[in-house]
Amino acid sequence: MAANVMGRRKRDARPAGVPGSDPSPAAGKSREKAAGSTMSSRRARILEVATQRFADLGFEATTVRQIAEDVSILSGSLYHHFATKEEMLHEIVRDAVTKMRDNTVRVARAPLDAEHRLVALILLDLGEVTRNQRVHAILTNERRLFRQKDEFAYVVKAKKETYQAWKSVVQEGIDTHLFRADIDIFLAILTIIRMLNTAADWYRNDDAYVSGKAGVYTLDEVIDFHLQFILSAIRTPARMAEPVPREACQELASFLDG
Amino acid sequence: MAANVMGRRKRDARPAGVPGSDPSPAAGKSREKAAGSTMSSRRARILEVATQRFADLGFEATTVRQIAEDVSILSGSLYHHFATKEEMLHEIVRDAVTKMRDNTVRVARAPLDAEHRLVALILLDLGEVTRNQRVHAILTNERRLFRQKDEFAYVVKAKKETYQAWKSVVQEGIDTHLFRADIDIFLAILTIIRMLNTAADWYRNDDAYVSGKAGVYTLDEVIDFHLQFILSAIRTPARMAEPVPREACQELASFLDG
DNA sequence: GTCTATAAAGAGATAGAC
DNA sequence: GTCTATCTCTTTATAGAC
Repeated sequence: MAANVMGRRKRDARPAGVPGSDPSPAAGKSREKAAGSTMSSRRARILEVATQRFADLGFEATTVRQIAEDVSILSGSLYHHFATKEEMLHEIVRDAVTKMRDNTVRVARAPLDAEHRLVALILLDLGEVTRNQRVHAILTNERRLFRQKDEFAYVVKAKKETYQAWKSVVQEGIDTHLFRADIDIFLAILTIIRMLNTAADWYRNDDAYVSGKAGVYTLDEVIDFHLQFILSAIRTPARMAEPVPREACQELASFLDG
Repeated sequence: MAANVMGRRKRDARPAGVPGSDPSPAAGKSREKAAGSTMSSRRARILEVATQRFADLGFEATTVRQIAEDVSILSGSLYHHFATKEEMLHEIVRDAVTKMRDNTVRVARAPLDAEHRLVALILLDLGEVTRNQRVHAILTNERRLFRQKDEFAYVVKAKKETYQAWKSVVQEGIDTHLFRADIDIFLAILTIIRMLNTAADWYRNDDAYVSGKAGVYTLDEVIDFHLQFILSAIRTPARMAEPVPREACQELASFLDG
């Protein structure tokens, strides 16, 4: 029912640009993710429940009153911690999307052949979307909002840069004859990234569709599946039987959390 | 028609109507899909713009006023045609999801080997999500809503039955040694279906991420890409070089619109 | 079948007491 | 830092004139 809920009084509303500063509270220290530790724990707790609500119900469908109830305060009190509901969303997604971009670019530039870097990218991506599942579900599900609101342009930009890094790796793999030359690189990139980015959310929510069993997989299993699936699809036929160089890439992908 | 673009359908001057029929508007007679048969063209027009809005902005973010404006009436007048906003959503998705289920089950039971049926399913799915792009974007993007509201249980049910049909085909492919036995069938099904169902929406919206070029593909190209991608991933190594039996399956997949 | 007008509820956000 | 109380606006939906 809450629809165009935002944009009430545009008078203040904090255009927020790319909000990079901690406004309200005694600025304990830098901010962190939803589960942050060095943030005023009240603020952190609010972002935690907001993340859960946004992931489960969607940003629009979540009301500030729900969030407030979850942390046992009244809705008005939330505004001591955040200027707007949208600011909460910024706090939730900003670090995740930029960190992902930074790590992706770093891995994409590593001095290894393209297949090793691609494997490292897959490890990196799946590790992150699994570890930070709800935030990436939000990034996926609210992508139209990010595209429409100028204040979230940095999200679109970071995603685009991430995609470009992937593309450079796949392109080099084709150029060096590791990957098949007859695949459409544009479709391949889009398909692979979409596959990975939506993985965590869909596995969590859609298992009931396919089978009664709760889709419980270890991260290792999910990684192995995707590595094989993707490499099978893009490797040149001659290289199809080669082992998946997972261990060699594990380290490269794991200096996250930078 | 057929074999045309996935990308760039921006804002049609024309409503981009429902495919298939070129209605010769006899006086007060039926037209379009959805809802039985005798739909007033007014009603059809409303559903058309509602579909576009729901696909572009999301169901929650779309207001009845926007829909009313698009058809140049006032919001109150909409309620002469529909009892609630939700009823519009029902009208939009019901036929699409059940028709997809019916066609999928029918193809899955065809008297062919598993690979031919899988190819036919891919043709069927991509054809439908391309032809009926916005509706399937809604089915994907609003899936949490469908899961949460009991009135939409039939959507979840139809999707589940669709997925089960896919699963039976993949399972039989494994049993008959056409597909590799070492893939996780649950992950494979989820990944393949997700890949196809989200294809149209993502290609339409995300092309700007990856490249400047407008991602204009013919349906044929998109189909070929996915056929090769998926078959490469699940075929047994021994069968990897075999041609993709596309033509043989084309007919099976095309008695849609049942 | 559409309009005018508005009800009823709910949304995000604010002000000031404590 | 939270509560009380409320403002303002928007939303879905309704009633009745034409």
